[in-house]
Amino acid sequence: MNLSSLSFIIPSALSLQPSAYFFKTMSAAPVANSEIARLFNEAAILLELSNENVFRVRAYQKAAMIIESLTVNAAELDSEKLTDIPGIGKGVAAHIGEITKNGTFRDLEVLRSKFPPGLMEILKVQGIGAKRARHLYEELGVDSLDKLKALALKGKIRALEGFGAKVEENILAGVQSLKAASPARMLYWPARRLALSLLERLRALGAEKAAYAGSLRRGRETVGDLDLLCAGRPDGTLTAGFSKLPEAAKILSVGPTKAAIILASGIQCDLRVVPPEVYGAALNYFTGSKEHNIVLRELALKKGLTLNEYGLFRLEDKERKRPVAARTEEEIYSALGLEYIAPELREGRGEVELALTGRLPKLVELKDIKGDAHTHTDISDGKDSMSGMLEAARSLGYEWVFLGDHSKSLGVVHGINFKEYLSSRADLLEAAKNFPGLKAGRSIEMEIDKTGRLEFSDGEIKEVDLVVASVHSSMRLGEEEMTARVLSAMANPYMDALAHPSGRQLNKREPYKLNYAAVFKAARHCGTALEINGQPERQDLTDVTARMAKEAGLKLLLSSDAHSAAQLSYMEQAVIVARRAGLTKDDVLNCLSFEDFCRWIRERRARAFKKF
DNA sequence: GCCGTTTTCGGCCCGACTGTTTTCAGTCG
Ligand SMILES: Nc1nc2c(ncn2[C@H]2C[C@H](O)[C@@H](COP(=O)(O)OP(=O)(O)OP(=O)(O)O)O2)c(=O)[nH]1
Ligand SMILES: [Mg+2]
Ligand SMILES: [Mg+2]
Ligand SMILES: [Zn+2]
Repeated sequence: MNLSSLSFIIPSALSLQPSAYFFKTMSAAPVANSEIARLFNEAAILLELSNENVFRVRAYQKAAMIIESLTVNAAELDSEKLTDIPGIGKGVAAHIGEITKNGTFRDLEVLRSKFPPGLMEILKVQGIGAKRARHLYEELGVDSLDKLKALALKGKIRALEGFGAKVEENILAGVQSLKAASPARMLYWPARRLALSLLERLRALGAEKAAYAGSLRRGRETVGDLDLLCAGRPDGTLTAGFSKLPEAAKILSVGPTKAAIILASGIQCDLRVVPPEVYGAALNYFTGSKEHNIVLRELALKKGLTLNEYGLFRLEDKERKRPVAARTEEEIYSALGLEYIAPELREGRGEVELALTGRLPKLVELKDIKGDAHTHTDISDGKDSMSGMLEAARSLGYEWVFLGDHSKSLGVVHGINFKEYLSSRADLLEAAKNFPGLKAGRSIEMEIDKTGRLEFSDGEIKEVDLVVASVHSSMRLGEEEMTARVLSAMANPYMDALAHPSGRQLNKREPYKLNYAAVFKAARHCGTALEINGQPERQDLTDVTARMAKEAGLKLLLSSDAHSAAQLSYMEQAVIVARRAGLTKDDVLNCLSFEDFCRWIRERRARAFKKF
């Protein structure tokens, strides 16, 4: 749609039928970046099966990664803009052009015709890569998991060259656990709990130091496995002890420096053991990402150095005996001429380039957070009383907290009306007297109804200390309608923030269809903040969409959306998302003092009111 | 397939574990 017409659309949306207008002006949604990325990943797999050049395969994988985390729609960029992106050249740009038109590209279709779709499943089996999958298909006609299993049971696989009895056995076990395990990635929050308990186990086994690494340390929203690092003698005792833990349902491999197991829950856990004097180098390697590691290693080579998990070495030091840096991550980055790069930014998306010239953002930290603005009490669907919530907020060291509840509406069971709002606010102010030093406000999580109206009338809503609005009903609207609905809501000058804008619940519910560019543009116009909701299955906005919001000039409101006192700690989850989005203190409203935050609310309402 | 200003050709990160096989390919991190 034409974004420049927005300031014109929103006021009209207040009084008129916004959706009718949008149907006329908005064009069909472009192919999503995630879809383009999926196609390139598929092409990479098929190229690998075709025994293509590994670097060509990597180029496709890299392109997929890049497009996935783009803050603009790749489908809306022309070929020149696309090739400006490092890692995307003429070939990939042309494919994107085709995808935009046809939903696929010719080269991919040719590749697809060469292999049965069932081979994709085979490749997920632990220990089967492209080479073995291809042999199994060409020599035994394996094109499904069931066929693979049947042949393994009959002992047909061991007969193939390069395969043997042991490989056959492993394949059989791999098929079993693939069928048993749930395919979903684990959420960050429970994954961290699990990792911390395993780290305790490793310390008990004699590890001098132990930390989680991998995607968990980078704070990705979900993790594919747990990657644990230990400092200790790599003599095999730690890895052996690890493989014999009661948590280990299956052992994948055990050597002196690394081991891999499958936990009872089906999730894999990798352990790496290195001597304490190279702990930093190993932590750097094991934290990744793979793409970040490659960029660092390429940079090292340009400087006549080489980097691995044992340290940074001069190329002349053939024995790799005397590292230039190895003890700490800080020393590694410094020796490469880089600012220290926070794990959350290590995705190989230009962070090294920024670090070279000292342009990394100074990321917001949990200790910068002065308060929480989206919570629930037992008055609506929360578990704890106002006093309980205040107590927890105080123990977190907050300067302020807004205790909220849902507005009464169809989708919400125990929502409150305006009268109840007023009386409960009086109760809150009374309760807050027992918590000197903690400032409290009463907020409402206001339902945005199907037509984009907020639940409270204009006369009522202006009395509410803080209005955080969101969608909990009619979630399956089309993109145009949903976008129009949210824009209409934002045209209400008392809507201070849009909560969990996508409505997604990881592994449960897909995000609403929403035109983010339009929503962010309108939010900028209305001075509406966007929430980063810290509920572990929401994380909404996400790292990518929160980055888009910042680029659109918006302020972000972090929240725990706590439904109990203990859940106030989900603020930390929101901070991690914010850090991955590259947000600084200045981007985050929670870093304001109570006084400044209240002024922000007053002033944004006054400005918005003048516009309409 | 992408990239580069010493290169438009010839590189492209680097290492551990397993199994099958007499020297290493395949898979994975
Ligand atoms: N240098 C290098 N490091 C790698 C490579 N593959 C993995 N690593 C490092 C960086 C990764 O973050 C780390 C852990 O590997 P994982 O496969 O578990 O990936 P990661 O944890 O990043 O993502 P995940 O959520 O597990 O899918 O090992 C590689 O090919 N080269
Ligand atoms: Mg991992
Ligand atoms: Mg791993
Ligand atoms: Zn909600």
